[in-house]
Amino acid sequence: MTSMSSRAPLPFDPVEEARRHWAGHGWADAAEGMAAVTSLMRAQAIVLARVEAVLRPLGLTFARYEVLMLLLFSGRGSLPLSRIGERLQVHPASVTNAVDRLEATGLVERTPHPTDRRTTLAALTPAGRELATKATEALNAEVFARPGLPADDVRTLVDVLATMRRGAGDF
Amino acid sequence: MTSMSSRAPLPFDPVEEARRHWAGHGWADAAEGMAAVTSLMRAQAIVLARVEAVLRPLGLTFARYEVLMLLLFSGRGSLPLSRIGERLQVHPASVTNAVDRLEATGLVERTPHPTDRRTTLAALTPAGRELATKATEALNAEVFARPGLPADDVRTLVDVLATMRRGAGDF
DNA sequence: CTCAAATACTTGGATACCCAACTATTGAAG
DNA sequence: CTTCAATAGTTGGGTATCCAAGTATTTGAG
Repeated sequence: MTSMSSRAPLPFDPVEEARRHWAGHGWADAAEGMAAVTSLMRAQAIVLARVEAVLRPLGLTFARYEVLMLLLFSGRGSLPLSRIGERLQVHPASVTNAVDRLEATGLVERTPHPTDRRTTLAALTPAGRELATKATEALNAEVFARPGLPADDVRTLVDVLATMRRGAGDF
Repeated sequence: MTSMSSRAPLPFDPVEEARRHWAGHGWADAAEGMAAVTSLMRAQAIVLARVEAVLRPLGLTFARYEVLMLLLFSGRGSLPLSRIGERLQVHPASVTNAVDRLEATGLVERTPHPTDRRTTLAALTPAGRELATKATEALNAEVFARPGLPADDVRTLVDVLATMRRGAGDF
């Protein structure tokens, strides 16, 4: 899932380094895309590590935090597992797993769908609602409010990634 | 590790949606950072899925592909496991795991370090070298050459992410 | 020189995620 | 209506990643 303890910085940008190698191997036309993909992976790992470090003391992982927030923002605090998977872009089996654990710690409850007996709803418990709020306040203070980038760059990043996601059929 | 089969697009941008909720809960000051983090996670998942889909038929995962490429670009095609972990930003245990599997499929060999007996080197085999090249050509053609973004945006993305990574101590 | 601290790697335990396969329901075609 | 395809969830199997702890070796302090 995450983290990385906190290694020492490299003396050079590994993405730049890889780009040079790509060019040297006659792959120059793909070098820029490779750089984008590699940057994305590394940046995601770094951010995920920061997020998980904040959530760990609260007994949460990012995956479970996302489920909690989705429920918190849903009208009645409950959703079919299938909707959760769609929204979070994860496999149904991953939802089963996350809800299992949230249920085991009393943050969520499974309840039957009123009309469709195939469907199971995940419903926030009061403890789940409270923890979701507390976790968000911690994340806001320690990560989201300090993205490690100037505000302009943050907006640019969000916009470019939105373009990419739209093109990939995320929404 | 990855993928997602290929769900139907959502009828709205979930990141935008979350931003509205953040504002509505009095967390407006952290909304932009939240959007950046969430976008990054989703975009990474999408790209990783594309990459893994290309590598799967070759019997590789992205983690192992990265190890192979690192070795390919190193002078003699061999590196201490510790260097691999530093470069790829992963825990030593993850390197052990990846090298175990690469070794089991004959793509890499463990050899003792000539002077430091604590250290183990991972060395590319001819098969490993060949597969690394073939996998790169597949990735170049199917992913890196079509990042799903205009060239300008790709460059912007790489630059912004480099700024973020530098600030986070990636290099 | 000796011994404690640092470094390198592995192992065991845990979480997350995917896929394939399977059960249960619902829905739609005939 | 009956039947078969589609939908919802779960289970079992596999990979990746992390952390904590343990072994081996090297390095540095005194």
